[in-house]
Amino acid sequence: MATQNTQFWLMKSEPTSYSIDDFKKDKKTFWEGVRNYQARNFMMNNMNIGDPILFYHSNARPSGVTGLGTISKKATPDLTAIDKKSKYFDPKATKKSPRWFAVTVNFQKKFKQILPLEQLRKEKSLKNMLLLKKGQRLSILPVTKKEFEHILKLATSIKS
DNA sequence: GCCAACGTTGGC
DNA sequence: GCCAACGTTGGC
Repeated sequence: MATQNTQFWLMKSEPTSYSIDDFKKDKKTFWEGVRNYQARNFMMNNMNIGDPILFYHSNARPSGVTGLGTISKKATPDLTAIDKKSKYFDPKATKKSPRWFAVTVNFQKKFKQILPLEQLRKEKSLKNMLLLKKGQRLSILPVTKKEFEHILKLATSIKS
């Protein structure tokens, strides 16, 4: 995946484990628990402070974009990987070689209404969006500036 | 709950 | 390094 200049992102979270309301309440969150190398590499190598993110609810009713955040801290070791009591424990991770890393994300905004996946699929200008690609399961995805701006426009045009 | 589409693991 | 088996993701 070409990621050289990517500056916009979409980050998925299942609302039953961490929702936009949790995010709003916490004001910022350490994006722990990612156990996929592609997603980890985005966080380690490509995410920079200030990058905007779309907060996305997956496995939800409905699934969709629910708000915005920004990267506030570059990736640091995800210590849940070496915590035996954590559900994210990974026996192959060690203190010296933590294996998993995560960024910190600041809360910015909760949309008045979720922007459902179904609506995103209807948008012609989003038809190439990675999120909408068949079989795409990555929990962290780069988003183009155009896609990001289009989604913002859709979200703000929803009447409350 | 189903299941397609992935990613990871481990035997060889 | 191959690849079958298994586990996970995530929409529906």
